[in-house]
Amino acid sequence: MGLKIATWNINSVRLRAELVCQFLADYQPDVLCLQETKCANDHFPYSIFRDAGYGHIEVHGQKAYHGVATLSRLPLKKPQRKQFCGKEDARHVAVDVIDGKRAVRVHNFYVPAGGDVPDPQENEKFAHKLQFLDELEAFGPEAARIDAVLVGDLNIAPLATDVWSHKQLLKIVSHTPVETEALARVQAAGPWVDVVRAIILPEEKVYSWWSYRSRDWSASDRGRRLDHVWATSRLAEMATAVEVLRPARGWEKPSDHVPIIATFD
DNA sequence: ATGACGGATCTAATCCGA
Repeated sequence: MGLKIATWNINSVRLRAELVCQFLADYQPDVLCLQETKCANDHFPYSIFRDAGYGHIEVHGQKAYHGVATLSRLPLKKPQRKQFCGKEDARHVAVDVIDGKRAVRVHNFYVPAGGDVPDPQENEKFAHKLQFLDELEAFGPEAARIDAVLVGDLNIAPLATDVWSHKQLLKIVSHTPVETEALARVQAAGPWVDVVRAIILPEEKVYSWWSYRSRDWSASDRGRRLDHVWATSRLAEMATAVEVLRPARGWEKPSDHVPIIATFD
């Protein structure tokens, strides 16, 4: 059967471990890539996920900030934790997912948010984000030599239809031309196919994140598509379904991001 | 258009997210 891969910025894995289990039970992905786990490796709630049937786990965490983890009900091999920008800030973990006879490399990323001011001279965090994207561009061709999926919170909404107002967000970090152009270079370098947009027409608005700071996130609907599923072309051609789980933003004590699930048959 | 929020941390006020 198909391979189901999900990605979700969970905004604290310890706080929402039960919510993750509910998601796993209801949607049955084979692999779930989490970002912003916000906990050190020795505090990761391994046993909760093992008990839920996801016994193959690779984490790359640190205390309080960032952190990624990949959970799987299929065996995992060749874990890799790559450092970017010379920092040990836990923004990447990769694994081989062993699905019968085939192996699929899954890269799980949490790209820096970039702060408020979209100017690398004025804002160190924005400079870090751009440098991270440059290093990701350089890493892509190596990662994409084999069948691979690249998922995660890339913190950039590339298309006009990936934000609630293209015009009003052009100077807002996550949708500035310098970022969307850098992301396009990363994508071209792999090359990677944007699996979500291969299934959902680019004309259609799609968001995966809504700020906590609105009274009514659904009514105002000021979202952005910051979370992504990319794949190498051979795999992307096998993608049969994509679900961006908008209702998850309305779950009790939600993350500000929703899961995205892609199925490869 | 920042923000009326929310999470983590040396539990109180501060940093961070995007």
